[in-house]
Amino acid sequence: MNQNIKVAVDAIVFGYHKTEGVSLILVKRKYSPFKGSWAIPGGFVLNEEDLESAVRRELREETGVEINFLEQLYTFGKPNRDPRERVLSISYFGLVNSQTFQELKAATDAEQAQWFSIKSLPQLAFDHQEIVNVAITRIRAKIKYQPIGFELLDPKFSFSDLEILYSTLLDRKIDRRNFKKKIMGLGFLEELNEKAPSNGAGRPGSLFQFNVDKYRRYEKNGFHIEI
Amino acid sequence: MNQNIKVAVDAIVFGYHKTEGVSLILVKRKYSPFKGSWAIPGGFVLNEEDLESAVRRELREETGVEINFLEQLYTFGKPNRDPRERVLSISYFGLVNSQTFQELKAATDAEQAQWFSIKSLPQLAFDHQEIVNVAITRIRAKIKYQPIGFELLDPKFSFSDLEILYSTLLDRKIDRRNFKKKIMGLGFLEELNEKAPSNGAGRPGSLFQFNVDKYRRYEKNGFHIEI
DNA sequence: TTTATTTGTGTCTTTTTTACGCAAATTAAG
DNA sequence: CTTAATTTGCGTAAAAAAGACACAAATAAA
Repeated sequence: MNQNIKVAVDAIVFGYHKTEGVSLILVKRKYSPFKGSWAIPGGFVLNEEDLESAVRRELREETGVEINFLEQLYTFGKPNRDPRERVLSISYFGLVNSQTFQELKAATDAEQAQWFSIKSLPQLAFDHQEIVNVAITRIRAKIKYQPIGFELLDPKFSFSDLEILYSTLLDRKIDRRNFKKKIMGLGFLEELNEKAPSNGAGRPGSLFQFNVDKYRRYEKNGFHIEI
Repeated sequence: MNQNIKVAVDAIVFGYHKTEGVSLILVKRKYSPFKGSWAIPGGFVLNEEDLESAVRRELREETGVEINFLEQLYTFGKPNRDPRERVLSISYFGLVNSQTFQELKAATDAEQAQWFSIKSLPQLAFDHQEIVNVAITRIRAKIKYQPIGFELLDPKFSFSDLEILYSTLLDRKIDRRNFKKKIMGLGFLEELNEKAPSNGAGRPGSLFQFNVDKYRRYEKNGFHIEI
């Protein structure tokens, strides 16, 4: 057999910040084709390397990011998606928490890797816009039935943070009172005896964190939040 | 670069029959390794071939099946999943309707390709048991939020057929009256002026079919049946 | 001190889900 | 031919979940 197909992995990594909304990380291509264009980070899989390890390695190399949540998204395999030769892309979907997001925002060389709000993405190389679209569809769907929201926030967060995240991702208003009733009813969120640091006017709110055990149970069994 | 990874596609194709439950198609391996073992159908992707085309071609060649519903399932890529060399498997998830299922059951050479009830599968080659597990998880989850049930049934079916399918897949009793209320409430099912052929005692029931337009709309937007 | 802003409850209404009983149409059995 | 068993078909009441909505409390800014 004379098969000649190369195998690459790509990652769409989402980060979140209250005021900036949902962002994803892109890298500037150093070589042709699409030299100078923005692209999602990724690269070729090594011969003895696990796919997920390959993703983590590429992310480390190209962006310096370490991911807490990573899952396979979709495999893109159209014969001509790369103009040079046939390259298969096994794309992954990752999330980093707000803290990591901010640190990296400062640390990464802005010439090479940069966060972009999903509301204002640049032109992307290859078929990466299509991959990004699939990823955005996935994150919007997923937030309704898996507690991934917590992967995007800091370990401790105010209830408003969570509310704004949902409202941003779902792109509509949420009734704060009903939302809180529903989330608290799920039982994996704990109120702490700490107040969130003030940001401007308003009554200071409590900080929350999730109960890891109960959270994992939900993560496994799945649930359904119809906000 | 000296990457040496082969790319294959595999398909888990489900069929259904009222009395036999959910089955999937397996093929007997003709060559080493795992010669004589049962495996899910599939094979290497041709250089200029689209992934989905490759799946359809392999299914045609190995089993004679033409699929109506086909979607990507997951990509399996552990370096040693094939003992000879590294082979990536992009696995697909397919459904055939009851009619096709029965025809093929009769037609296919039982020496080469055969339907097996998911309740009594033989030992499988490679990591195919793992792939099958993922597929079964998928079909069980999917039936709750996509009208794939109809892909598995004949174009015209009795309401009991649908009920038994759900009850089989979800592996629990369903209240017939509430189930009917919910499904009919979705609005994509039409009652015909025909009676289902009698099978034993009992009042004869109407035949149903789905309204393709409304069905497609649901398929796109998604829904949620919490049976 | 007053105003604007944000957090934090509670209750009533509407909708959805669940539980459940009985009549109608047929086949099988006697 | 009559009776019993089986399956379909429909409706209603209770319980649970979702949705709408108003106002008090704690802070910063004016």
